[in-house]
Amino acid sequence: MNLENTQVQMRKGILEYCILHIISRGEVYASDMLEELTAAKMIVVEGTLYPLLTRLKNAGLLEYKWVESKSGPPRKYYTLTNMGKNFLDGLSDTWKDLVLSTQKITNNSK
Amino acid sequence: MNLENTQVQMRKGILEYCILHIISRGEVYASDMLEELTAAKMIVVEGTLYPLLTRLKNAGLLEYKWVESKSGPPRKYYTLTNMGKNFLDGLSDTWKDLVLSTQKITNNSK
DNA sequence: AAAAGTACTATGTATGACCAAGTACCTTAT
DNA sequence: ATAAGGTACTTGGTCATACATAGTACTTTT
Repeated sequence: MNLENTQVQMRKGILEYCILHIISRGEVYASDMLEELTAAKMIVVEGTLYPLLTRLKNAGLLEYKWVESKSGPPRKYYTLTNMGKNFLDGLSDTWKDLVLSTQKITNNSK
Repeated sequence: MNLENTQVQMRKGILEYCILHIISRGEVYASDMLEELTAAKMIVVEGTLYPLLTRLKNAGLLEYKWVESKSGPPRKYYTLTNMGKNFLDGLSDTWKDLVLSTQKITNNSK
């Protein structure tokens, strides 16, 4: 039981929310997301992001189209499906509630 | 992949933080915590809380003493060890960072 | 004594982040 | 042309943890 491990646990689920949110703002491919997540100190590695995208796609929340690139292999550009949009709305509420709940508890210091 | 499942994932890790925080405010036993967590809509059940407390105790973050009860079997009253206090401090920072990171991303709506 | 309630324990399942390689395709350098 | 390097994505495996479910042990109430 170390701190790093718990930090990983804290990120779970939140990551999914953040990724859906990034995609909701317009077409992006994996490296775009990785860049934004890293910039926000939401440390994520390839091995986490790609499987997550596949999972979300298989669940019908995302879809993608292949786009040729000038500097390398083609890329998968992701967008949200309607189902994905609804799901994201639900997650937004959950997240807000969670933050509030945590505040309620951690502000209870005597 | 349903919403409820993702909500569970979001709670993971945060729960540990909240529990440590509750204990940091003074001696409590499991039902006290359950009550406060439920009041904060941080839905938790016995089967989640007890193993978690045992895990934290085995990791050296918590200690307990048995206290007789007037209405039932004796109770384990928990307190934080020094190690637990340090751990909680680390978690506080992590949590604040996570909330900030998420804000950074979800406020980026164009 | 039996029933009901409280506090805690033990076992098993499912999910998802991360790791570590590996594949495939593209561009650039020699 | 061919080799080297980079980019984009895949795959298989491990580990931690929330939750479900069932069970133990002790207490008070009827």
